Amino acid sequence: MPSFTILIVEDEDAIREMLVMVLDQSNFGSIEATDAEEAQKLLDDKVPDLILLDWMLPGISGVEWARRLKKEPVYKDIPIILLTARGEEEDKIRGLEIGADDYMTKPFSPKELIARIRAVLRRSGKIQGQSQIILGDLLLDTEQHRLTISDKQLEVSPTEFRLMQFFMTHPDKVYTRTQLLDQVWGRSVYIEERTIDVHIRRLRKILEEHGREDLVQTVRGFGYRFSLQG
Amino acid sequence: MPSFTILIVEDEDAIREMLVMVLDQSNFGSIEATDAEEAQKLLDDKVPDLILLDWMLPGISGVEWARRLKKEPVYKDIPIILLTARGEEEDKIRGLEIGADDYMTKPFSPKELIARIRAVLRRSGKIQGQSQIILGDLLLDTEQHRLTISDKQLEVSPTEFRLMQFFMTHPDKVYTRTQLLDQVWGRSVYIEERTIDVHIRRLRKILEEHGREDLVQTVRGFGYRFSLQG
DNA sequence: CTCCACTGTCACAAAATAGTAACAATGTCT
DNA sequence: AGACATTGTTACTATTTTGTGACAGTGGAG
Repeated sequence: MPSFTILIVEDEDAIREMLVMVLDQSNFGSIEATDAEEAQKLLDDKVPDLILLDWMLPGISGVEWARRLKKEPVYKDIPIILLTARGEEEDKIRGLEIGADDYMTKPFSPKELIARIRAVLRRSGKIQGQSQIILGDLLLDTEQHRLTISDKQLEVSPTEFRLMQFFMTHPDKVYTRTQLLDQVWGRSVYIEERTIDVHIRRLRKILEEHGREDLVQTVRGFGYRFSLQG
Repeated sequence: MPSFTILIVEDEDAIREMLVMVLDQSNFGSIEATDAEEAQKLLDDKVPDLILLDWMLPGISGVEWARRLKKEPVYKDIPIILLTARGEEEDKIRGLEIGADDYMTKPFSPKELIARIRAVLRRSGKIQGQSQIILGDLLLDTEQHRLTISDKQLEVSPTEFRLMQFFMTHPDKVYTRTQLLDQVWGRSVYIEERTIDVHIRRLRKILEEHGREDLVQTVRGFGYRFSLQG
């Protein structure tokens, strides 16, 4: 169900794994290559929606490969984000010159990375699809900011919407109240855990009014789970 | 439920955020500090289950702080994983000398990090392994917090779930009531041993309702055993 | 066979946890 | 400013979970 595929070209295992994980958590799919040759082969199979490209690569350098890509009509529209080590500032400029859409300096904050990926995808017009999360007959559209059950619209408050958004992107997994607060409200604010209960209750009420009883499930002693199957 | 709290002491924002995220995805809670002083304060509030400690810190160095901790009876048992930049090889040795339990070189693979954390936690106490434990047609999923027999869900209480979790990770072996109390309830609480019997009974009842009679076996004079073969 | 430690089962009370409604504070829109 | 929606908090209630004592059943040692 990850609707975007991102090609990671990075020779260092640790960083590549880290990237896969960060992407995965935001529901991006990924394919991996350790050098330009390998990456090139993967392109035959599937054209990714974005490329995360390490500047320093064994063999053909990242920038060199990017330059070639940008010349080929089939690939030239794939946005590229360059990954550079700290202190390679001048590379950024050259990188952007040859057509990279953004760059990130290692080590990077996961939030920032995701934000930049989203920004680049949006800029290149790819992101309309991603704004929709579909789960059974539930549809949550972040762009239109709408939540519908079989095309009937639900009236939810902002917080309920965010809660629903989190649930729908992380179904079938139990989250403690603390985790929900972190994820939906943000790490910085302090809010009573019991407040979650109240919001859950409000959400349930709305869902029930539309005939869905069992979507938000209580796991006593742990927290809550959102799942289509009871 | 053994949800763990990990104290991260790391001054670089990007790396700290990354750590928080990686931990979160594996259901570890985290508290954060940017230097030793701040970390020390956090200890007053809550003693974490493990500390991820950057070697290089502004003010008191990581190792220096670790050394002090290891001298204090209250804190000396908290396992510490040192984070070092590449090329600080000699630090590792010193770090392990002063009592760190493991070290990781930045940048690190999330899988490896989680694996090491698990390993250290396992070494220094108790922790359960993967999120899914499969035994015959039994499936226990800690992530979803679900227990199923051939896809039919069992309704178990938190304690029953933990008991089941322990049994399924330690099948075919007899455990005394004391051992079960230690493992499932925790070393600290004092509870009558006969209480186990009652919980066993409750568990058996639920299992029987789903047609499994012989899973939890009594070993007279010793304790209980969980096994698929009668 | 008889005794007795050991175990299974039940009922009850205490404790923990979650659901709910009401309220107050805050922000937003007209 | 006034009306309204939103949100967090609290107090109260309902429900579930848990520990314990009591008692009966069981099986093995002698």
